[in-house]
Amino acid sequence: MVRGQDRAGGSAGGSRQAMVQPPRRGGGGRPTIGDVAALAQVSKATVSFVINDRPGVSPQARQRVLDAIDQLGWQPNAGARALSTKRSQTLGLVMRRPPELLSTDPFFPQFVAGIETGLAPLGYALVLQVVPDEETERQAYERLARDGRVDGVFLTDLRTDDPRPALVTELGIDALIVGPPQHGGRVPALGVDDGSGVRRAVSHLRSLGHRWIGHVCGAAGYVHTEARCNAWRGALADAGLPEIPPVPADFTGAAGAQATHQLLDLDRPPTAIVYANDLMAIAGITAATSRGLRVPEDLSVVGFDDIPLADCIAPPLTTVRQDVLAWGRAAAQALVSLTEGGEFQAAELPPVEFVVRASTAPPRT
Amino acid sequence: MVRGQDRAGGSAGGSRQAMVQPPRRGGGGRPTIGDVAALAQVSKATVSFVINDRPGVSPQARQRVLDAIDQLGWQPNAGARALSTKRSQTLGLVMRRPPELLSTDPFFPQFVAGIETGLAPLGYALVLQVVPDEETERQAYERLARDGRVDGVFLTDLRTDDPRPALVTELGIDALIVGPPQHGGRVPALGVDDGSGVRRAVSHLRSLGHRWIGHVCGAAGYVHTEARCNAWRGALADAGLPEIPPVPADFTGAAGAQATHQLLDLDRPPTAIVYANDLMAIAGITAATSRGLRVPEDLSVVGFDDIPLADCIAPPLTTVRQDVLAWGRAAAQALVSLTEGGEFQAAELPPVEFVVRASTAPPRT
DNA sequence: CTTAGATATTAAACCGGTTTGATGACGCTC
DNA sequence: GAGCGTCATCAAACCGGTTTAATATCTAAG
Repeated sequence: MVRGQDRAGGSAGGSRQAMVQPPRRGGGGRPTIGDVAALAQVSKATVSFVINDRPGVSPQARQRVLDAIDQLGWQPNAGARALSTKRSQTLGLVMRRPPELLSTDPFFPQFVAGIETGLAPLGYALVLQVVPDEETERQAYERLARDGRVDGVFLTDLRTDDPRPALVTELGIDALIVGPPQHGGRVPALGVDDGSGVRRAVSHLRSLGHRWIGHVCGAAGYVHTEARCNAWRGALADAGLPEIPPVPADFTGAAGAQATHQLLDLDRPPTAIVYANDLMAIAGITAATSRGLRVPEDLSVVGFDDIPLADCIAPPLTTVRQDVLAWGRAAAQALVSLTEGGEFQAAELPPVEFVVRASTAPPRT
Repeated sequence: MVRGQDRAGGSAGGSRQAMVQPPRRGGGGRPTIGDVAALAQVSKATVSFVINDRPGVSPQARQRVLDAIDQLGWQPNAGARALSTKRSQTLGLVMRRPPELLSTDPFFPQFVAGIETGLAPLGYALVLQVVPDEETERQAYERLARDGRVDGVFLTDLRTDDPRPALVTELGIDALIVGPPQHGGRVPALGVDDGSGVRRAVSHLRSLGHRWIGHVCGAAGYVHTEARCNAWRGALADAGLPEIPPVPADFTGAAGAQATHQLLDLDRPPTAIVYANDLMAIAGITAATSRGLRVPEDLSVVGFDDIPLADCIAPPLTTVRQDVLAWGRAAAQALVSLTEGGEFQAAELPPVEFVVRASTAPPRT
């Protein structure tokens, strides 16, 4: 080799146009930057400059490189690039959830789709892990952080006393909490206020004339469960309405039905119930109906999520809708800018929508 | 440096025990294999041998290496490893679906969870992409294949005349079709026969006495939609029952309701309807009820999927359940063994279950 | 005709692993 | 004590990119 490590073909004095055949590498391997460089009669560095939009490349050289890339169908190897730049252009999402509960959840798929729509234009990828318990969860984050597979992680379904904010801080990994900011937390957070939906629900019911409103909570230990429950309490208090003790449940239909019966068994049963999600609300409607009550005449019901089924049942469900897709997109953009620039500014999220359908009505007089 | 590129600390003649402090690298960077080697007083190669379980390392050296790894909390960098081995230990899943339809689907989250449970023990990761249309879908596969990010991909929601089997073959990337084998296809496939659930449904209805059974199809163009529709036709034919033209729909509640009305508007409406998914079935029940019919007395309804809501509504839905989690796990294992060994043998999947609830009953005489 | 300055270009080092071929130490046999 | 095989160990090359520092070329100014 006379000149340069990088030249793979063509004699040192040969003309540019001399090489016609793409110098495809021996085996079935994909082309490398070296192949592109050889075909374009430039060095690897020049190719690198071209694809990274760095100055100092003549228009002619640039064009030859682009042609070569095109001809070979080359694309930089993600691993090699990550090795050099120390950035994997990948974010991580760890879902901790008993697998059988996953299909219940309208949030997960939409949120993932939202993340994707935010990530794709930026050239980022998403690695996903689903883990069953807290121990595996910890290991998952540690592995992702230490083997350099991701530049940052999302923290979803935050629990009260969640160990993960401390964990990611300790691991020195960029992270974004998907949910309302934690007071005192050092980890940035992006999320709509769950409470506003619940307040809208209570205010809607009150304006219909309800004064005795119950609440069926989500699974204990989650920040958003508490947020919804507290918002309900606060809304009642603000409206000067009396409080029935909220009934604990866990987002499943069975728990929703049971909690409903519990409320309806009270000496003075509520005329309206606000559920922490649609699934429990629908199960609640079924439970109430089975006792001979009619919804909404005898009992008004409000859900949360606006799942696709919400308007396919009788009566169609009044509920709270969040733009989860937009949330995911914003979260993706926020986490990327966090890992890249270091700066985080909370994006504006579309507010929750309150969807009035037919499961709410004025109470019987 | 007297001996060896790899030694980072300790004089050449120093005793093994001389070094107490971990030779942590300057900045905040994570430890590398070189740091481990230095701490354990061995070469990088020896460390590599230890973590890859290769022979030729003395018990003493192995122990020192393990101690050093432990002390530094080291973990091999995924990108670097991928660069050397040309294997990323990562699989790809591309979902092409209009984002707003995603939350409808009980399959996706469960399947992903299943993949994870199969992948995690093998040390593999999953990268996920959600794309809106065919063009982006193609680009997604091309990118994943060419930048070496994944060792193989799953192909889900196969369409009739799907371009992807040809695409992955052309790209030379390992792939697994999630679904029944395609006749004539070169791409291996793993999936339960959608038809068997539908046949179970028809046979159940026939044994109840139904002889006039309708079908509401899923979204056109999908292999599994056709499979369910054809299975329904076949089951009717086998049972010697007359066929009502199947009604096209698209898996959404609105379409399910409309299709139901269409069937009930017939001169001779069916006494039972088999739906391609639960969402349409539930919308169908609501539609029938709104016409004054009672389910199951006047109309029997069978769904498909067994979503969590299926037994929270009135009447609880008779439906077909697949063990999607097990399917995902098996698919993960199959694709890994495909990319590693090259050999593929179809694993046994648990058969579909037919869940009889209260939405089916003998027809009115 | 120099010379300085700007611009295009590249060789080589580097990222953090894996893998190979060479070397040295050791125990064994004859 | 020479010869040989085994085993542990390591230096160096390599994977495919990025980045730096040096060099080559061209232009404009003095």
